[in-house]
Amino acid sequence: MTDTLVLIRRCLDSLRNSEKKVAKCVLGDPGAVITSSITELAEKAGTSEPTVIRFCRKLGLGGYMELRLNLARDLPSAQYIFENVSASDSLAGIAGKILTAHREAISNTLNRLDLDGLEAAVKALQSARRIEFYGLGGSAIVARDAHHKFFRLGIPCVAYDDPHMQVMSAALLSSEDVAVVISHTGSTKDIIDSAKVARNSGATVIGILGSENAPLLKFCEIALSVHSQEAALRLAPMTSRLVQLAIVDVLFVTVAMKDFNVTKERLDRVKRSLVDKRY
Amino acid sequence: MTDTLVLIRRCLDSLRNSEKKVAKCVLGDPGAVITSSITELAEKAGTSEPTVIRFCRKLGLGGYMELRLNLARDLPSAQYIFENVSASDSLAGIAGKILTAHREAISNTLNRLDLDGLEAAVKALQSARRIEFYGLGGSAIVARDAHHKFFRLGIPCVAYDDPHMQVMSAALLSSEDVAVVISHTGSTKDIIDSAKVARNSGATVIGILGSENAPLLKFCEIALSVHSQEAALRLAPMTSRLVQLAIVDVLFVTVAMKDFNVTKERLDRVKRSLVDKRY
DNA sequence: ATTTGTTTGTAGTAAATTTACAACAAAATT
DNA sequence: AATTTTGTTGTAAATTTACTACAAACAAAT
Repeated sequence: MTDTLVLIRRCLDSLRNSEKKVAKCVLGDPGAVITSSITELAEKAGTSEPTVIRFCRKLGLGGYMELRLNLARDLPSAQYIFENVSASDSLAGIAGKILTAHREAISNTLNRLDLDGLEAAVKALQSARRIEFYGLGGSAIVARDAHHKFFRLGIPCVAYDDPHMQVMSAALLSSEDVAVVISHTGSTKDIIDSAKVARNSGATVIGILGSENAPLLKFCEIALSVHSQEAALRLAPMTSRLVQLAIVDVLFVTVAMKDFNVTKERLDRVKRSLVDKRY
Repeated sequence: MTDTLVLIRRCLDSLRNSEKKVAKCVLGDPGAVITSSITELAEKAGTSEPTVIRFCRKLGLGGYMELRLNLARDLPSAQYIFENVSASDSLAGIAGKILTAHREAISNTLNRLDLDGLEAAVKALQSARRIEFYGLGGSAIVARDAHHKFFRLGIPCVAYDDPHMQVMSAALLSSEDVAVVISHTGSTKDIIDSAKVARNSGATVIGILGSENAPLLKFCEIALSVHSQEAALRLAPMTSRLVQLAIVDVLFVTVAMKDFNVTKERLDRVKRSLVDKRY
C-alpha cells in the first residue's frame, strides 16, 4: 500500500552506488520509467540492466515489470492534476478537471495514508467518553458530517462551529474525552484557541488538517495531515474538504467495526427511526 | 482520460466474438490482467495472442503493454474494489476499501455525467435572483456546503435543514428564484413537501439525489441523479454524499467561471476578509 | 458449389526481461 | 605483502514476451 517513490527513498541508504544512480533516475522522472524499457532506464542511469533488476529486488519487487506497474499505479494520470480550470473551458471540461482532481486527491490519500496516526486516532475515539468536533467556515461542514456519523454509535458527541461555544465546551472536557479539531489551513486563530483549551482540559486532541506545518499541530496529540495539491483550483479548498470527509469516514467505519454487533444494532435502530419519514 | 474499463464497455458492440471473450475476461478481473502476460490472458480468454492485440488496438491503445499500464493506473488498489468492509479487516484494509470505493464513485460520476442536466442547472443558477438549498439529515451537510460556496459569488442564498423553515421560505420564492433540493433517497416526505411548495411558488427546482426513480423527481424541473453503487452493507451513505458534494462543486465552479472577472474580485474580497483571523 | 470477404489462429521474429556467470575491486586474513 | 575472501558490477546467454505476417477456417452472397 506504500507509495513506491516513498519506498525508494526509504531504501536509498541500503543501495549500492550504481543502484543509487537508478534510484535517482526513477525519483527524478518517475513518469518516464513507465514508458521506458529496462535497457533505456539502464542507459539513462549510466549503468547496466542487471543493476536495475537488483534495484527492483531490493525494493521487494519481483522485477522491472513490477516496478513499472507500481509506478503507473502511484502516479495516475498525473498530467491532469495540475491543470487549472480556465474561463474558456466548456462545462464538460470543467467537470472533467474537477472530478479528476478529486479522484486523484482520494488516490493520493490512499497511497500516503498515515496508518500510525489513524490507528492512534481510532484508539482514542473508541475509548472516548465523549467526542467534540470543532470546525469553522468550510471545516464546520466536515465537523458536522463527523458528528452526523459518530452520534449513531451511541457515543455522546457534538459539533460546534461557533468559536465561543467551542472554547466554552472545550473548557469542560476531561482526560477521558476527545476533541477532533478540523482546519484546512491549520493557522486560524479561533480554532487554535479551541484546540489549546481542549488540550489544557486534558482531552485528547486529534487534528485533521490540510497543511503539514501549521501552528495548530502544536496542540494536537494526534495529527492527520491531508495534503492535496490544491494550488491549481483556487476557487475554494474543496479537494481538501473532500479528503477530510473521506478520512472522517475511514475513522468512523473503523471505530464502528471494532464492536460490530453492538454497532449494527444501534445503526439499525437509527435506520428504523426514519422509516415513517419516507414514502 | 476516460477510464479504460468504461472504454471497453463502450466498445463492446464493435468487437468480434473472440475479442469479446477477451473483453469479458478483462472486465471480469481487471486486476489479474495487470500481472498477466499476453499469453496468459489469451489462454484465460480461450483465444489467441493476436486477438488480444487486436482487442487493444480496437480500444485505441498501442498494444498490450499499454493496456496493462492503463489498467494499473485505473485500479490503484484493484483488490479492494466493490469489496465490503468486514469486521475482521485491518485498519489498512478498511481504509483501502473505503477510499477505493469513494474513488470509484467519483470515476463513475465522471464517466456518466449528465451534461444536459448540469447545463440546465448552471443556467438556472447563474440567472437566479436568489438560491435556497434544502437538505435533511446527511443531505443537510451538502446543502450547507453548497451555501458556503455560492454565497461568495454575491448571490443571495441560504441553506435550511429545518423542514418548517424550508416550507416557509419556499412559500416566499418567486419564478426568478432557484431551490436546490438535496436528498439521498429522494423519498423523504419532508423534503418532498419542501420541493412541492417551492415548485408551487414558481421557483425552478433543481434536485440532487442519489436515486433514479424517486418520488422527489416529480417536483424537480432539473434532476441530477447521482448513482453510486453503495456497497451493500454500508454504514452510512457516504459515497453518495461525497459524489453529491463533487457535483455541487462542479456547479459552483462552472457558475463562478461564467463571469470570471467579477467572480475573482468577489472571491478575493472574501479571502481578504479572513486574513486577520490567521497567524 | 464457388467466390468473396471476414474472422481467427499458427508460426515465426524481434525485442524485451531475466539469469548465470565472469571480471574486477575492496577488505580481511595470514 | 601476498592471498584469500567478500562484495559489486557488467557481459553474454537464456528465456519470456509482445507483436507481425500469413494462412486456415468460417460465413455470406452469388
